[in-house]
Amino acid sequence: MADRGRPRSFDREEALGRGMELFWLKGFDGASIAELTGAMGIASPSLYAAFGSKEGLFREAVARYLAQEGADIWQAVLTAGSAHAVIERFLMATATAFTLEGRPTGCFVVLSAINAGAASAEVRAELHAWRERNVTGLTQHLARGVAAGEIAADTDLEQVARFYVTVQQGMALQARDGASRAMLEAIAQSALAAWGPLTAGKTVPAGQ
Amino acid sequence: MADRGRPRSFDREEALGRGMELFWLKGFDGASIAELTGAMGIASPSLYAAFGSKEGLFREAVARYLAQEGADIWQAVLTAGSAHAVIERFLMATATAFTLEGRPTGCFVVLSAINAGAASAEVRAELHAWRERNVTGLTQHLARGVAAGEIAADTDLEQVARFYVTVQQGMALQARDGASRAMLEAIAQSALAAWGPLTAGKTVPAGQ
DNA sequence: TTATTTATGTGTCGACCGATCAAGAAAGAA
DNA sequence: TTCTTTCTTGATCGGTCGACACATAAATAA
Repeated sequence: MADRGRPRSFDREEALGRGMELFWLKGFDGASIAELTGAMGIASPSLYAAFGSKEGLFREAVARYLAQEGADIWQAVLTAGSAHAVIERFLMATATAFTLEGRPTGCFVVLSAINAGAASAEVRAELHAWRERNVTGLTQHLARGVAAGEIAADTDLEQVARFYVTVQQGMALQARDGASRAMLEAIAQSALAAWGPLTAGKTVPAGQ
Repeated sequence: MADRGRPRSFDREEALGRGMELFWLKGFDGASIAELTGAMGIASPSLYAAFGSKEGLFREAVARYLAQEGADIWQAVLTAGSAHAVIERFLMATATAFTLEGRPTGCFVVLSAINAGAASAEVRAELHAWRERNVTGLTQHLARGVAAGEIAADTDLEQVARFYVTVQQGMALQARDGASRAMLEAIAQSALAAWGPLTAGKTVPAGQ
């Protein structure tokens, strides 16, 4: 990495942050180069010199999002003292992260490249993998709850994890539709009401 | 409506169906006029003569979707014999509708115009209203469950309804991510596990 | 037939898309 | 200073976007 030549006149990290927020708000296709350069305060050749392409910028935006908002959620999960608390913190931290002031609502990973054809197949596969990682991540935490006798041994952990990730994804859409943090927390509490039946064992969770 | 002049050479309803499926699959922005006319088997002037504009076609596609797939779900709900069955049929019919063979997965109303800037503000507001109507619709059905003594009187019905609609919207994303009907049904069953605690009254649903 | 009306196929409009080129500016290396 | 390297600015590339003009074809009305 040469340190010769004219130095960059803008803060790369800050520009990336602005770009991430625009992708977050409008999605990959919805954010045009003209809008991105406007939000980032640079001209397009500078964007291409620094990030290679629109897709390159988007990839870095994904990484940035995961390192920031994503880390907040999993950090909250890590300090949970029980399997139930893992799910509770996962959903509560989600409610907070999806309604931060001054940031787009909902989840970048869920909302920014939904429709086929948006972004490249590679990028969409990458985002898909990150969504699935939420399921595997929660499943691993739940496994410790089984070892601790907190969850019945015959519980389908991945199924439970997938249910709560599905609720989280629904919360992303609710947030994008204007739901407040309090509304998301109420949804989270409703989902947590299923915890007992879901983890109590053989007597199949039946509701009524 | 004049019946003079050269008659239309294509089936308007069938063309609308093809257009609806493309919007469903790729979203409003993602489906270009070129792709639409290709899928519909007509040239662009015919599209504009028959539907006015891309947005006009999209509006009719929304109506068509609601009248078809949407009606299937609410038809299933109408024949439910209890409030619990209302939610169960709502989610089970959703699992079926979101994974029909030969059709796009997930929900047109949820997936086709997510990001800001896609479609016009009017169309997005209209879709938003349809999503909210799911909440009010379920709430009304739940009210009968209270009258029947099936649901505790102090239950926040709209909250319960919103929770299950959130699950449904999460299922739309799971379906778009490749979830099978069986997987969606399992998610639905997990959500139904919350029914007892959610409707049992004062003793707040707490999970653990 | 002739006139009128409507739909179709071909071609194309201005606007915007993502991406670059070329020329000048600002740094270190010699 | 001069050379080399890198970034910035302004202009612009070919392609695609949604939408439409125009001429022609196919129907009814007179």
